[in-house]
Amino acid sequence: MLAEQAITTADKTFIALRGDVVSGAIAAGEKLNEAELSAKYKVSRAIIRESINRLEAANLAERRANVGARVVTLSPEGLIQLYQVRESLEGMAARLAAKNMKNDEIEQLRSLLSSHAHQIMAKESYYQEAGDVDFHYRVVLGSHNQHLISMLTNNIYHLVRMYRVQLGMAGPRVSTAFAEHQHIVQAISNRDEELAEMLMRRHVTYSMNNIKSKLRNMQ
Amino acid sequence: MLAEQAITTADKTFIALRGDVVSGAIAAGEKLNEAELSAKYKVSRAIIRESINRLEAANLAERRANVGARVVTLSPEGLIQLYQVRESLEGMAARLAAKNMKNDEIEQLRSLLSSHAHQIMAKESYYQEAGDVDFHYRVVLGSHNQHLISMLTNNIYHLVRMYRVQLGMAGPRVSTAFAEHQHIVQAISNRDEELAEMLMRRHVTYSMNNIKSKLRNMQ
DNA sequence: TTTGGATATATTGTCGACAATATTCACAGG
DNA sequence: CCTGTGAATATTGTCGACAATATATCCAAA
Repeated sequence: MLAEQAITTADKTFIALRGDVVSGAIAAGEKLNEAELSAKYKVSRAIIRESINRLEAANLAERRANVGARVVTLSPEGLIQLYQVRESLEGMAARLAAKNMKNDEIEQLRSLLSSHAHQIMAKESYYQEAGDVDFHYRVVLGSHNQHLISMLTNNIYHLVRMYRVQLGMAGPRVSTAFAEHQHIVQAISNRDEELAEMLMRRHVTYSMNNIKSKLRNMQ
Repeated sequence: MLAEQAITTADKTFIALRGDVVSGAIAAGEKLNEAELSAKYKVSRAIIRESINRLEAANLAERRANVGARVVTLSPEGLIQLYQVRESLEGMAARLAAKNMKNDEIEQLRSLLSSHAHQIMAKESYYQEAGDVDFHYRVVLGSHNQHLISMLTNNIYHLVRMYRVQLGMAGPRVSTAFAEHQHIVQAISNRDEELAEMLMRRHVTYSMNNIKSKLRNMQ
């Protein structure tokens, strides 16, 4: 995972606030009172305002003029729409990765997968979600497309994580997902753009269907 | 086109600043000095800072901590990457439009196209780019996917427009693009998601190739 | 002349106060 | 008891000032 280096206190505050939102420490739908947060994080209101603006840009909060901001409310419909965008963008990322990744990048991706294989066999299951994140992140970087990278890492992924954390579903369907990862890497390695995109899109779709069925079982 | 209703002065300032950046009144690569802009737009630096932050979120400016922000620099490579994202997102939008648009929405889209046909026959060529924007915008709205709509209208389209305006290429390849629009609407009307996505992706790709060839001819 | 460092300047980052708007509460009239 | 109106309160929007950082300038030493 990328180590975001926070330079200014505004950066640090934003990252802290985003963490609290994603983890649910600040609940979905909750009001973001500027004075309150200012006291909580021990920074001025200006910093809090900037952080809230960035939350809004990341689709994690919604602000109404002269009224205030709230953490976004999670819904099954929102999850579906999010995964539709993710399918589209990550599909393109896989296509571009097949086109643009250097051979040594692909080699690193392979070794990442094999280390995951060992972890799975050793039943170190707590590493699974991190592994999944790592894999997708590596492919997205492999696209060498700055817009794609920025959209996925700064927006989509945090929102995806907020859904997963708050709906209480960690690291699902490990073994099948792992096989899908292998097929994707194979397509990238073969420079088969068409197949890489198709496999990634299906992989994302399967993942969404898995979450949807879990949602149904919870009710 | 959506009438963005600016409530606060920060909103108005952001929209004005964004307009100046997209139109080239503030040149690509130019430094965004906060004090200067504060005087120019007659608002406090806080407002300017917020506007610059929003420009950055819209990928129209880049900020470095303690150094300042600059308007993004346009490059052929950047244009290509932008259109790759656009292809991906608008393709998905067309697919979802085929799935989700109401019958009366489709009817409105049809009548929009026929009015364009009349304008083209009447050689009202200055309406062409606006027409193209209208069409794409309508399809994106038809996806009924808030994330897609937000990403395209708040980010991608302004950047696309900046490229077009600053590279001096207005409303290209009208007649062929119009035929492509018709085919897309037909696919949406037939509820053929697969075809709608494919046609839109090709349409965007053709459009990019057209721009690229113009770029080559200019040098 | 060039280079290195210290000082001066310019620019961004952060803060607290005031203004404008929205919300809440009390009270009067029906 | 309900409803509407106006005052009181809370919250967001905007501003100018000060602090921290980066950049430019100048001078001295090689």
